[in-house]
Amino acid sequence: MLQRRHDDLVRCPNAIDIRRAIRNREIARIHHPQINVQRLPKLSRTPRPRLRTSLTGRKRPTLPDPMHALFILAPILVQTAHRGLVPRVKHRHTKRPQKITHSISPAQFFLCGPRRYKIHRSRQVHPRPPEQTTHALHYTGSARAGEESLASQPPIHYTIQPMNPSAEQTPVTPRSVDYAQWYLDVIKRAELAEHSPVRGCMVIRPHGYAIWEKMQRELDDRFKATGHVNAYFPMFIPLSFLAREEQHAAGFAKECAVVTHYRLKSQNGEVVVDPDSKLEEPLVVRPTSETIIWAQYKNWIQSYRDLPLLINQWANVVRWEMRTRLFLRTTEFLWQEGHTAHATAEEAIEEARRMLDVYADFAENVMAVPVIKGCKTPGERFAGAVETYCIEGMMQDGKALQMGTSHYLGQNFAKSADVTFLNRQGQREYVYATSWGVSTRLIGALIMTHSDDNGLVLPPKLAPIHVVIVPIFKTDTEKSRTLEEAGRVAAELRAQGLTVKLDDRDGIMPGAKFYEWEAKGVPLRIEIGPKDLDQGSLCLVRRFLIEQPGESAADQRKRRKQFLPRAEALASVRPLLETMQRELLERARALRAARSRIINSLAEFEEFFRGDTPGFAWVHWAGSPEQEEEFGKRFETSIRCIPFPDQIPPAAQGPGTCLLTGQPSSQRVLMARAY
RNA sequence: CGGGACGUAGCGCAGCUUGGCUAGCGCGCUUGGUUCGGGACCAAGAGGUCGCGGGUUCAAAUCCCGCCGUCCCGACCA
Repeated sequence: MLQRRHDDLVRCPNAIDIRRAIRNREIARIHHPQINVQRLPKLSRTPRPRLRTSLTGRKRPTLPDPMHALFILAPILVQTAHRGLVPRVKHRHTKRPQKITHSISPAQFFLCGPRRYKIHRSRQVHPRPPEQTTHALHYTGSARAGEESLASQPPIHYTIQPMNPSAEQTPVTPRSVDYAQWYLDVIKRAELAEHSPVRGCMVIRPHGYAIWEKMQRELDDRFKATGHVNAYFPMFIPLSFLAREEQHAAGFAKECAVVTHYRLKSQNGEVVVDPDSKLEEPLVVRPTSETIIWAQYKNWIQSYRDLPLLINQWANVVRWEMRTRLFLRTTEFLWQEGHTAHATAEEAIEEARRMLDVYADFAENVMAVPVIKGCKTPGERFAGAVETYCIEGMMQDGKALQMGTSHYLGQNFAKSADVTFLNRQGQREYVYATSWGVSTRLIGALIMTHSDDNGLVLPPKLAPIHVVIVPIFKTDTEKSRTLEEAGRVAAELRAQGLTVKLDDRDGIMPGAKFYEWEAKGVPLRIEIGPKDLDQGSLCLVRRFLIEQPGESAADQRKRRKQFLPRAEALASVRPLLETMQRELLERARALRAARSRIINSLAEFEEFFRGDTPGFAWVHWAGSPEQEEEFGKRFETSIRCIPFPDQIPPAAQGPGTCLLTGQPSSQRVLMARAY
């Protein structure tokens, strides 16, 4: 038996799967309660003679390193385990396989169950300082006591890494460990986007873009339904245009990309900017399009009969941000910007409010993200706006995210672009304006509101794929039968207007497919295997459930899965999707409620935001803008909005006194940390 | 722009302190076989200007200098 083991090991000279290598000795079953501990000493003795001969015999130089490692470590493993030092160890979830930041004993890595590790001999002779061992654990062979043959040997260090990290290749860091990293991991695993070679810019991958397309469709339909039409304006804005509206220009001055030349040339084999091609007037890459659009509106508007002018454009814009995060804040992003012109202030304000309602409706009914509508404080107002309205959502970590804004611009842009009209009374008057926009940031909101430690969770209304079908089979005949049935099921679901993906890829285990589609947020999975063919059933698995307290991950997995008679299963897909859409909103509402507090004192405020579960604070505020800024810096919070009265929870209604100054305040505002 | 870290195969990383074997490992990829109801295994392969430039040396991924780039933490902002 030992010989066989030896041969096994030699055949894979570069890495050893310890569990496999010693599986037959039952060491791997140590963590099972029924293991007979009495057998362990015997087992632990077995490798020793081998070790000695290996080290002293002439075969030693050719002995594969990992094998060497195994035979040195095996006794330690067994002994440690035998002494009961580490009876049962669960693998702690780490970000990357190599980055095991906590100390792990040989017995730990050996016993950690489904994951395997390789031992890799390091050329390194000296131990590293502890802080440098974060990516790998080095273990000294000489640590083994009482082995004379090793005493004269120089210490040998081993790098211990998880083996077969296919399971961990792109793991999702749990939210509880590092929320920011979790967010990035979800994006990566779901293949939504990635960093591009250009700093601060992202590549939106097909799956991420498909979500954006769904959002576009929903929003565009709503814009059309409220009388808007689409148009397109150029990406380049002459510098002088931007400068026309003073506040606006000042607001964006620090984050503009500027085009100054229009030609390149070859110079000494290098491509360089041709200095002779300098533009007379630099062009600003639009950070937003008010100025260039209003320059055009001047030609389009003469009379009240031309109003209202209701135009939207889908475009990209560039804002040169210092720090960026995928989807939430990137240098270039995709968005939609509506720009409307009206004859009266009332009408324009009504338009701005109407579009905010459209956004809120979209957020809640399509994205399943509850939002609070309100006004921005003057300090947070859009540069050049008279009033900025916004919708604010709460992410799972309790931080607020501005998900859309709508501005009443008054006559500011009409004045700067000199856009006037003759009203019914024949008087010349400046036009009243609005603008409003939402961006790919919404995808960030979607991720941070619903997703979990398994990856993306999508509301069915925005899922590019509603149902994924995974066929399961052993033999060729089973394969053709299941695929045939899967094709039929797919066709029937498509006939219901659903988007269905049949994952018939070869050579990938069904389990791997399950994980992949879960990470991508597909709401429903149908498994079709031989059992189903025989019984006329289908296995329906939903992406998420409302968590029940005390429920384990395994229990939840079980509860997500149901075998149903074929017809019943097919009929239940649509209702199930609708249920899930509803439950996502409910769950998000419940989280927001749990993380919202009515706060009346400074001490309470401080305690709320110092604690583990900060969120939305409903407070009375009557401070000055300077106090607002200082207060915000002190607690890293900001006034997210001055909510519309109907947005304030009943218990928080009514006047009170400012928690900082004690001045009277007519209503509460929403304070939170924000993205 | 200030502080910190990093740059080695498509991805994740070892190797560098103390220069020298043919630059390795895992994943992924290719081919063949066995598998398949929660991340399969075996075998054989393909894949690298070690960020760029210069210097020291018989010899540089490793030491020195310069540059470029990326990420993180601040100031700024949606």
